[in-house]
Amino acid sequence: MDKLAKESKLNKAMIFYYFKNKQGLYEEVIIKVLNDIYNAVLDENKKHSNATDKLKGFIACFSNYAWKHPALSSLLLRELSKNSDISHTLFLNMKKLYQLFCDILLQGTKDGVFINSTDTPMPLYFMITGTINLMTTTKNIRVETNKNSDLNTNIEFNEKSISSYLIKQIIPILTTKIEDNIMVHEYPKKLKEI
Amino acid sequence: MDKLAKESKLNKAMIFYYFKNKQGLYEEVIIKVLNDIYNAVLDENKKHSNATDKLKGFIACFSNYAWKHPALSSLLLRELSKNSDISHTLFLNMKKLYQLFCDILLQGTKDGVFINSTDTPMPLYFMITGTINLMTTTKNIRVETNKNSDLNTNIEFNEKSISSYLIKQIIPILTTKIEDNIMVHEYPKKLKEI
Amino acid sequence: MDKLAKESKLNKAMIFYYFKNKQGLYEEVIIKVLNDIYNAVLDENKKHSNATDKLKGFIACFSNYAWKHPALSSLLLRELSKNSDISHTLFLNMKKLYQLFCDILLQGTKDGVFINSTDTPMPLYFMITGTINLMTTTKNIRVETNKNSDLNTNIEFNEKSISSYLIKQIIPILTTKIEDNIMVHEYPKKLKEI
Amino acid sequence: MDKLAKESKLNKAMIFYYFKNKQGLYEEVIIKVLNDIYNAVLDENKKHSNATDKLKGFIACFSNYAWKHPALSSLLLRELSKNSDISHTLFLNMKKLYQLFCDILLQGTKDGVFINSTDTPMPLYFMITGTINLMTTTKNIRVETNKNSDLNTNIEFNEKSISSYLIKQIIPILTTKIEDNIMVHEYPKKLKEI
DNA sequence: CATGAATGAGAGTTCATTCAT
DNA sequence: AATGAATGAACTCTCATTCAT
Repeated sequence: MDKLAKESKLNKAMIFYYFKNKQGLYEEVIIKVLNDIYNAVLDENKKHSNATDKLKGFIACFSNYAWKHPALSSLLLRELSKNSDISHTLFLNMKKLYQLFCDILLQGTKDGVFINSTDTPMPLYFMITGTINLMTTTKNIRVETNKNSDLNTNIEFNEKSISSYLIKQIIPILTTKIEDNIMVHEYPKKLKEI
Repeated sequence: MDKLAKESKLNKAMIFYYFKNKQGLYEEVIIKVLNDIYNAVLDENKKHSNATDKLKGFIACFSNYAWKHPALSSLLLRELSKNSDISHTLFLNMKKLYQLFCDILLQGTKDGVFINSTDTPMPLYFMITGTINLMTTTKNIRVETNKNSDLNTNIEFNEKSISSYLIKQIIPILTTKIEDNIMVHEYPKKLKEI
Repeated sequence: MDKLAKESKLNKAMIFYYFKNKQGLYEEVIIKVLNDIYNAVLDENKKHSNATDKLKGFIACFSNYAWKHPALSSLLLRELSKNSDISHTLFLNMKKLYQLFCDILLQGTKDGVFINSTDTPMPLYFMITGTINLMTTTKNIRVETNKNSDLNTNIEFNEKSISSYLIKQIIPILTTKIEDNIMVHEYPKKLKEI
Repeated sequence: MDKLAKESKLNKAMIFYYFKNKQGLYEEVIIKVLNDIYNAVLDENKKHSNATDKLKGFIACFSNYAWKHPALSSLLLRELSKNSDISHTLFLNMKKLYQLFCDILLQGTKDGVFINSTDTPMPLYFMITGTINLMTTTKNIRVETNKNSDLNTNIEFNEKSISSYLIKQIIPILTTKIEDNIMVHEYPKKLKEI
């Protein structure tokens, strides 16, 4: 709060006057930021009529926004990784975005374009947003790691490659008829007991 | 540290006697936990010879471990979401696990089973582990959210459903020949300027 | 810092609010105290025109100040006896006082009153200030020692006797023509090897 | 104590076993060190019969020892600058050395060689030992100060120059008949009230 | 004698928050 | 609305000392 006051050239007490406490300030920031991204995604959404384009827009838009505001990705991951009260508030504010995502899936199903996975929106949502957020926040670390080892950490990725990568992977999941003979792996009993 | 000392019924100074730093303690915990999961995954890996089974094993094993130790998921996400030094240490320790993942992909390519996406291991890795971690840490929040709204947050998911879901989505990505006519979405210029 | 806060009836955090560091507080105190003594000596200095009187004034003034603020003598000796950074800061602040001392010697040489030792100001400075500081800080110990033995620790000395003693010894050093046939003592070889 | 144990490759508890506590260890070190210097000075003393040579030997010997063991000078100054119990112990151990110094003065008076100042042994003792100790401990600082300013801090001084300087200044004080018309400086009333 | 483990008391410092004006 | 001063509770860490073996 001291830093914040100094940087904003406001008196520290004033911040408390406006936001009651640190948590309050934090939540307002989260709400503001989530609202921004929601509006960006919503704007994009309105430009399209069919579900596939809407989904592509969602991914591109989210990726774009995250890459421009890496602090957001960081914040989202951090908050989702706690079990405290604040993350609940966050989750409620995330609802709108998630709702929008669900609606796209629903439309796709209704239109007959999406034939798979529409009853599992949550993991799909996390596959998309999680990957974007993680690729974004680890940008520096991945570069660093790449220097010191011969591991491919895909340092060439930027907001465009991320979104195009995800679009390429996610759309088929929803649209392609896949045979169900892909056996789910059963891990051995021993492991289960651990 | 006070709490930790009280809970372990040790004198606070004792923790510093063993671990020198709070950071030191933290890092030792991370290394231990990452080693555990690495060994579990490695054991599973040895049981299979073909890449597809190895990958299935990887996913199942990771999911299983994460679900049993939700604190690990939380820790991984939190650390990856910072840019500080500690996350670098973590990343170095994560390398072994990521290396193993890359090796599976490599084998799959050599064997001709994986025909796609093996040059982008990083986002694929995050798609898998990110989804598992996020589904794990948000367990409680998802239940809570589900109570207060009619959103489907897939509260029925457990470690098995997570892994089977991912296996069903990821394997095709690697093995199915997809047409490249899926157009990547181009977001409008206006957005770019933000 | 706890004691200091209690004595000043301030909250401990308040001291850090004003001085940021323990070191910072310490240095401010040193600077303040050195400034005080410097100003006292400077005022006295301005009252005289010839070097001898200026030097007498210097000695009298320093002795007077030290005796009234024995903590200063203590602090000066303690700081000069370390090799750390803080003593460097102190030394830089002492410079002004030492400079003034050097200027007096210089003037004396120019005027032809001081005919000796003006090229060795440092040991002369320490002979004066060191003796004053040591006589001041050992006041109590000397009295105590005197009680328990028949050693003469000159317990009758006060600020006046110290300064008059020093004046009586130092001025001749600078002004009297001494024969150089006083042989410097050569300690035996054995000792050298230790 | 931790460092000490590590450096001496002894167990920390053993140091407490031998020396009871930190203070005890400290005092033993002081006593040992003071004994060493006392013996060195005493040995030198025995080699001479007349007071002047004895005094020269005292100065040369002390200076030599201090310059070789700068930690001693540091310790002596630090201890003399406190008012606590330990410095009293130190002072008692310093007594032997001071006693020896007083004896030299006494002999000089008896023999008719020292005609001044033998009734003020304490400030004379401090003039000698204080200057040696201060020149010794400030060696590094003086060099440093000399670099950054054009003040003459006599960085060329070593143990020999210190002792020869002191011998040249102190012997005349004791042996030369000086006229008492050197007026002691009277500082103005104003200052007294501060 | 010797050791590793343990401890209590305190040190310096930070930080969200509130008070007085 | 705005500010500088003030506070309490916590935090990380140190250090002389002792205990059990």
